[in-house]
Amino acid sequence: MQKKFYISTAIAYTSSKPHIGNTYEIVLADAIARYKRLLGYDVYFQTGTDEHGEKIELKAKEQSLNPQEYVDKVSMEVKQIWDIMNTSYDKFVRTTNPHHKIIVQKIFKKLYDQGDIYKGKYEGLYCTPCESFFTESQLVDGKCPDCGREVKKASEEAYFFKLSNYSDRLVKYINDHPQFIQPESRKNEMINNFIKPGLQDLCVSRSSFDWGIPVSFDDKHVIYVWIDALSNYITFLGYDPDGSSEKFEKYWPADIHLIGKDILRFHTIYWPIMLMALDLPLPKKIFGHPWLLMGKEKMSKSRGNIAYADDLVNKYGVDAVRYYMLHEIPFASDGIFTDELITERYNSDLANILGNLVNRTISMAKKYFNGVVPEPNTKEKVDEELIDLVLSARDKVDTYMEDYHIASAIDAVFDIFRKSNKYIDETMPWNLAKEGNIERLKTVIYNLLEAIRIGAVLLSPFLPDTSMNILKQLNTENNSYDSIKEFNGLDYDIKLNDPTPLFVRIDKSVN
RNA sequence: CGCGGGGUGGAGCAGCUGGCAGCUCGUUGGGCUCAUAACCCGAAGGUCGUAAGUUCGAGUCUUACCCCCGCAACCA
Repeated sequence: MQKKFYISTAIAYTSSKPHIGNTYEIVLADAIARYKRLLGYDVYFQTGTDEHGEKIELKAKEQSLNPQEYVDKVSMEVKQIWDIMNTSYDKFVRTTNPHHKIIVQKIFKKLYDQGDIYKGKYEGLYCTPCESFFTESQLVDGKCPDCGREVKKASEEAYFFKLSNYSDRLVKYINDHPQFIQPESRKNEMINNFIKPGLQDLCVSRSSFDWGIPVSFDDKHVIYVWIDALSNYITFLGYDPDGSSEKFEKYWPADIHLIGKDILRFHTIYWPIMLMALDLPLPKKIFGHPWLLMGKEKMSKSRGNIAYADDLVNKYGVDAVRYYMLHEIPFASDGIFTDELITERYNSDLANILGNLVNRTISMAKKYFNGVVPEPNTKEKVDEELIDLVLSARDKVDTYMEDYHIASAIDAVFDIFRKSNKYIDETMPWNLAKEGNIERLKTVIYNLLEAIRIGAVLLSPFLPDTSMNILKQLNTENNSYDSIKEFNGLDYDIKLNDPTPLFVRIDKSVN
């Protein structure tokens, strides 16, 4: 049977249009999903939007919209950006979906009925004018962080989730599955900061605002957004406390939840505990990716340093933006985005090494063989070196992708292109042509074309458009993973299409 | 002493269990002319945060200190 692979991103919070930091996540997930499909997995890739909560209620009011209208608008913007980035999600979910709401209510009820959720009193520091509670640590000089006025102790009725019931099991699970939380340094943060000191019961309802899923048996309260949001991973798959769908049985547990490092706590503590309480298996991996910074700073509205994916795509093209995100952001620490850096990568990697290689190779094939793929029939040491490197790339990519080291995987693919450029200089096809050494020339050109084809196949998860474009220029549809096991996948005698530049160099001075 | 990550040539990074300091970009000299002034070869450039210690030998281990960053629970 075909092996399944369930990957999700966090669902984007619909408080405003997503910037490139948010967009980074869907691109990462897309690269992984496409890669797994290339390998032959039955992939299910879910993403979407998280649409409840007080912040959204307020945002909507600012724009004189009702919350539903507001989230309809933002959710659409999110989806458009995901599409602009050419991401191959299988399902785009929204937490305002009626069926999702019903299941979340059922989940809440089930947890309440079995005693994991209980009714209690939330005690905190309350700012009356702002109508909100704050914790000790949120206060500024002991006063309300929003308006600066005095806060007073207050309490209100609320529902709590007894997390402590499950903390031992959670710690055991985390220790027994060293790969569960990635990167590993984050694991220590969670254990040391939260679990070890003892988990406090989580307040899982709100009564100070309305924009949320009501508690089915007590409609003064709406369900805490995280309970609502996290559930998306199972509700849209067909989970139901009264009997789940086949699809759910097939794909759950998730193989990886890809999320931002800022929400690791919710995914490594609250979510696993919810699943334990529902008696469901836990996801295999929670991957907290780093952030994309603008220059040295965190992107934020107040700093006015936000970049949006659609603007960048207009300027550089989808694959250039994807390449930058996938290749330049370190595995575990924040990455930097600037126009200078993306221009540099665009020119040196995409235009020079890759684009120019494809262009010069096809040009030679055209010039010497009228664009027909020649049959190779000699073999020298330089050829073997090239072929060995090209064929070993597949395993290298596999190894890196196994650990989600996407940048290194891309490097392994680019090694093919670097080596091919070198091979051209080593073999000097123009000399072979001059000398009339046609047999040798045929071999050299074939080897280059096949190296490029294999590189293009391996590139497809990362730069899908570019990969297709290259294969189209080679006039081949042989792009399967199996076809790159051996160095003979490009048929002889097919006629190449005319070379067109894949990436036109960007003039730095124009920027 | 709350917990954790990091400080390596101009820039961004590799360097796991200690053994001649690497990669990409940039700079510079040369080669080539098939190609998108692209490609290939060579060179310059680092007391590997500071100080001390362990060792035949330390970015790589130990200790102290300095600096940067993340997390520290009911906003997502």
